[in-house]
Amino acid sequence: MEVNCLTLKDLISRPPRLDFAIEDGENAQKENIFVDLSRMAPKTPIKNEPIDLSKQKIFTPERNPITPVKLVDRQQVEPWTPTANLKILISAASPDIRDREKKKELFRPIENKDDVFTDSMQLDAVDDSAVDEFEKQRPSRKQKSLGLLCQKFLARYPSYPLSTEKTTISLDEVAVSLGVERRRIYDIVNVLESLHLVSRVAKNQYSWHGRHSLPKTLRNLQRLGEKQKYEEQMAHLQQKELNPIDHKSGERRRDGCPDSQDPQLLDFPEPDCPSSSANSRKDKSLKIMSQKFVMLFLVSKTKIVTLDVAAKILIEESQDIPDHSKFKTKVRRLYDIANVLTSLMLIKKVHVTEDRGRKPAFKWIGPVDFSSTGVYSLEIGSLAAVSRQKMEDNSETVAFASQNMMPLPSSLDPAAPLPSPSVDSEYRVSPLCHQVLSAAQTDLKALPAQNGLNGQGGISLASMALDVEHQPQPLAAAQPLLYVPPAPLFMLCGGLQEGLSPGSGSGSGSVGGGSEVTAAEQPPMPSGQKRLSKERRLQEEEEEEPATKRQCRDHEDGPLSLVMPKKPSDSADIASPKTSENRASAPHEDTHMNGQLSAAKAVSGKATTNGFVSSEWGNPCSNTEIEKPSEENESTKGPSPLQYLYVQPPAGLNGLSVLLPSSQSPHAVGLPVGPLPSLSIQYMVLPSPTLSGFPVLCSPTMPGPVSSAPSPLPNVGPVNFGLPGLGSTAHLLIGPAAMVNPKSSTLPSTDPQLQGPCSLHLSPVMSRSHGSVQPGSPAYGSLPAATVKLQQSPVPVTPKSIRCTHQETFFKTPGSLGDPVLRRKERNQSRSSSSAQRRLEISSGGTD
DNA sequence: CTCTCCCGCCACCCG
DNA sequence: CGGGTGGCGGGAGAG
Repeated sequence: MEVNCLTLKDLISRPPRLDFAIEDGENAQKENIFVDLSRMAPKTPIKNEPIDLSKQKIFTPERNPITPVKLVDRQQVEPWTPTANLKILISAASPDIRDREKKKELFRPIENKDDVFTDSMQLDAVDDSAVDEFEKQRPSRKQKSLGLLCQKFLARYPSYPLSTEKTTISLDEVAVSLGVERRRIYDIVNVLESLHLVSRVAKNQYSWHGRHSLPKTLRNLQRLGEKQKYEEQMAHLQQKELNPIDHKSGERRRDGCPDSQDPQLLDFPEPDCPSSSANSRKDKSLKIMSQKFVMLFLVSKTKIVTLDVAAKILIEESQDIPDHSKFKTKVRRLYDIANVLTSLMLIKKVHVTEDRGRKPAFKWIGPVDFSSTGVYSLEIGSLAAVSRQKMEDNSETVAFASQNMMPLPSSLDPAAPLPSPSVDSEYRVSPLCHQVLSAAQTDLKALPAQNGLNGQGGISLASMALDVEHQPQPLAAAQPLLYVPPAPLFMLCGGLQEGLSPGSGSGSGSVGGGSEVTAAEQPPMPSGQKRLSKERRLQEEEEEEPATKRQCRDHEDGPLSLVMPKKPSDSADIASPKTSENRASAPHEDTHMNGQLSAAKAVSGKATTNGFVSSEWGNPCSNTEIEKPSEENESTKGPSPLQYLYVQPPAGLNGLSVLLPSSQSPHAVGLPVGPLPSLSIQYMVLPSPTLSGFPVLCSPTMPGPVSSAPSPLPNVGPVNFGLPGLGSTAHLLIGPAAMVNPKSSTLPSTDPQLQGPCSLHLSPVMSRSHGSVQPGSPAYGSLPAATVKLQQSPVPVTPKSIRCTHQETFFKTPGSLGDPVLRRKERNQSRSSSSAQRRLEISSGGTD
């Protein structure tokens, strides 16, 4: 006892530690670090103990007077290997992760910090209460969240391990290194196993397969989901909700499938997983639930699944008698699963707004198309969005979320004018919308997408971008989906249109998009938007905060952005794929922050000057890449005429908007539009904010098909893109004027793509991060310029080469982005090489 | 208050 | 039987 007392005193007296605790910020790192060391040393490795410091605390002091820390908390301290620690740190370092943790804090340059930071927090608990408080606060629940934990877990392994090398995962080891109980790891592993990302090898051992087979797995799940008629079930349930009247019908699940099926799921042939066999036990739940949950998304037209519907379906399947009591439990489990899926960037949180209120839901942002092919198509049409305008009441908004998350808004800058905050965030769907959507969807279905996912192109993009799937997922291209434009779009629209609808918005905005738009224009966003943003947690949990991060991510991803070659017509398909690849690649490259940063900076300089948005990206890109110098940014040059279509941003890109050159567009170019929405288009990705400045036009473009007519939206711009129209969907065009392209214009003809991309650049992140740019940078606001130009010439460029694998990871580092695209192309190669890419850092860690 | 979801008890099973 | 797994739900953090 005494000892303890003494200890405490000592502690108190000792400045150092206290300080730590106290300080957070920057120092924190050091401190943290410091702390850790100390802890570690003294302590023995704890095993897992994660958190209970309490006990230890006491002791600790005794032992170490000096360092009271307890480590315990640290997550685990895990002494075992220094490496482990590094890994952890690395993980933490990953942008994503960080973001979460800090979210708001800007980036911290150092990644480690975060971890440290966290740790420290925990640690402190140790000592003093004061400290404790301190710590406690921060770490908080979020730090312990399954999503974050999952990200850390994922950061340890490459998304796409080289050839099949298999990495074995020791649950104990992971638990230790992540500082959590093994129980938590089970939760993660079970979900991953359901998607075949890992398989159980032996007792405590799992083998890591990575995402290589994910498309296949998803395809299988989709198929199963179709068999089971989940779609119908969902529809019924939704209807019920809407119209209680019908209820009953809904319930019955599909006929065909027996419950048993579930098990099957697991079985899919999975390449990798051998182990499957093992499922011993029951494969109950979590795995199966996870698969079913994923299936719901895959079969859903909207790609949005509300938890209550999912829970109901699961309950029905598993039990004959729907037991209400189970509902709550199911929902809990779904959250667990959703956290993991979110970490995988397969889904993101959104809210569906119904008449009655919001409902928690998740939107699929993963690859839409699993087809091997890979072409991605953008679905521009999809944009259809709904009119968001007033969603208010009914809100039409629909909002499906865009798939991707966009990053946020503001990410770039906080200041950013537009906050785009809302952007990503959530989307709400109104019931009405649903209906509408449904209808639309239906139509859409017709579209070719194999997989069905119709998802929004954006999504696909996103996915691509992100990484995830390396595989090219082809988006469903043609399919137009409806989707709501991401906020950014709206923004654009808004800006352009401004007048248009924005107003509406509100909330509605359908959420996302709408709001954004609005936001852009109007500062005020609807609360909803805010929420939205918040909500999304996933990406990193926090969506917002991390905006920066996100951006980063985006960027990275962003790179992907886009540029697609457009091909004039339809080639889209073909082309598209490429494009997509390109994008993907881009991201990869960048990955690295450093580079990016520098680039960014450079860029920023340039860009910034203008303030355009472009700066962010654009510059970077330019710099980096390709670009040619010539250009100028802003002014784009020639291209002025260019028009761009706005596409919702891919998931990875937060905050970035994707523009397709309209040039291609029929009008402009006269391209033929292809009949579908094809996509092959080049596109640029811009920070959303940037867009806002531009005028928006709607055109049918791409989708060609329609020639001119397009859709709907025109004017409305932001607001609605009619669903209906969707198919063809209108596209928004951005007025050339506005746009600028920085370099792009310059770009040599080479690839348009490149150019495009270049222009796009996304680098923003970096810049921002640096501060150079900063958020808010004027640029955006400024004008229009930003845009890139992509020029598009008609040429389609194909990126052929591009392939990218992008893998990426989500976790990418922040920076990257910008250039990515361009570079990417060129550099892709390199990138590829570095598979690690994504996580660079991580890789290190991860690799292991 | 509601939404999330962490935490860990304790049952199930395998070896 | 012991220990790995993992269902399950209380209860609390966050908003």
